[in-house]
Formats: sequence, structure tokens, C-alpha cells
Amino acid sequence: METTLPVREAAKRTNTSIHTLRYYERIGLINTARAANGHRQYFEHDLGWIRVLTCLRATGMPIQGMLHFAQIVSEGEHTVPARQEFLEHHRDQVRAHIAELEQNLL
Amino acid sequence: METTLPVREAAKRTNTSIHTLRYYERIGLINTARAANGHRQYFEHDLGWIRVLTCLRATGMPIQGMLHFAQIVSEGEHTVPARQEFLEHHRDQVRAHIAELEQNLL
DNA sequence: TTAAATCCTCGAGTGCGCTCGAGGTCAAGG
DNA sequence: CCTTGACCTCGAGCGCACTCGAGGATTTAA
Repeated sequence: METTLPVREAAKRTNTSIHTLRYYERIGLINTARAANGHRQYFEHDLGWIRVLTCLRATGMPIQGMLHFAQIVSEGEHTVPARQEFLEHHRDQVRAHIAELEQNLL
Repeated sequence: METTLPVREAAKRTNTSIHTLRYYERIGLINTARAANGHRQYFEHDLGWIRVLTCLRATGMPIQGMLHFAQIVSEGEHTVPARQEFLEHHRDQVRAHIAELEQNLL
């Protein structure tokens, strides 16, 4: 049985806050397992996903966009091409943003 | 006598909105001249300043920071070194932000 | 057996940066 | 005259992304 982490640990390891993790779960960005007593249980897998989310946010993706991405991810393997397209599109956005910043830097 | 522009024109030429210009004035970022009838009058000089503000915002400076900058600018010529230092510091921030984005891009 | 620690839910609050709209003034054109 | 339109003020509202806290359950260690 893979070991799990309580929310405090998950927050620490993903460099987020407990509140944010609960919030993300509430709005449907994360699906967290529960122990018998109702406490959240985070697997390594979840930490990876949280890091992806954090990365998307840090690059300016709005929550709505992340929800969309979470949605297609949840639809299964057949959405892999759609995911790639989504991420590539976001990359373009980020690059455009960087270009704008550099423009303003002059 | 230098010609002046009404708020609608100023907004158009600086690619902002009338509401934003009024808001910036309200909070003390801009000091706009008034015609006898109370209407705002924008000089070329003002447009330049608005563009500076827009650039700072676009590069992520919070309003508080811009207020601080507006403050030191208003204090006169002797603050020129302080302004340069301020802008250089902001440049560093922007560069750091770009670096973070590029990091996340990988 | 009780005090402390950690978790839970759910709704409300916060801070930011606008954005909007009601209600009013004033000048020009028909 | 009267309508139109551009402007004014001031306060309220909005969307976003958290962030907080009251009130309560459960485990754990002294």
C-alpha cells in the first residue's frame, strides 16, 4: 500500500497552503482520497498534479483554464492529444507574455 | 497655448479607458488640469506619463508601487537618481519574473 | 480524563484593479 | 425651447484567487 500524506505535508511539499489545496479541491481541480475518518490523503501522484497546477497558475493561466484542463485530463487517455494541444497553446501565450514584458523592458 | 485633449481622446491615444483615467486620477497617480467648466484637459506631457504608468502596470507593478513612484516624481528634479534606482529595481523584478516563466516553460 | 494537535466543513471576508451607473451640469445644433 | 452628447462626481459593484475563522470531530500523549 502506497503511503499517503496529510494535507499539511502535501502543502509543504508542493509549496502551497493548506487553504489553497482545500480550495482547489472544492472547485474541482483536485480529487483527493479520504481516510476512514474523513481526512484527506495525498499520493505522490497527487503531488505531481498539484505541481502542474501550480506551474500553470504561475504562468498566468486563469482558474477557468485549469478547470478545463482538469476536465479533459479526467476524461481519460484518449484526450492526450487534446492535452498536448492545450499545453502548447498555453506555451504560446506565455511566450507572447514574455515578449511583451521584454518589449516593456526597453 | 498648447492644445489639450478631453478625456475620451486621452483614453484613445493611450489605449486605456476613460474609467481607468478617472480612477488613476482619483487615487493620485495623475494630476489632470481642468478647463473652466471642470472638464479634464490632457497635455502631451500627461499622455507620456500615462504611458509610463501603463507600462509599469503591464509589467506587474502593483498600484501601490506606482503611487510611490508618482510620489517621488512629484518631488522634483532632485529625485532623478531615486527614480532611476526605482526603475532599475523594477527591471530586475521583471527579469526575475521572465526567468521564472521561462523556467516553467520547460 | 483531559488537554493538545490535527483534521474537517462551510460560509464569509480580503485585496486588488478596475468598471459601472445614477444623477447632474453645460454648450451646441435644430 | 429642447434634445443630444460629452463631460462631471461619488459610491457601489464586480471578478478573481485566494484566505480566514467559527464550530466541531477525532486521535494521541501526559
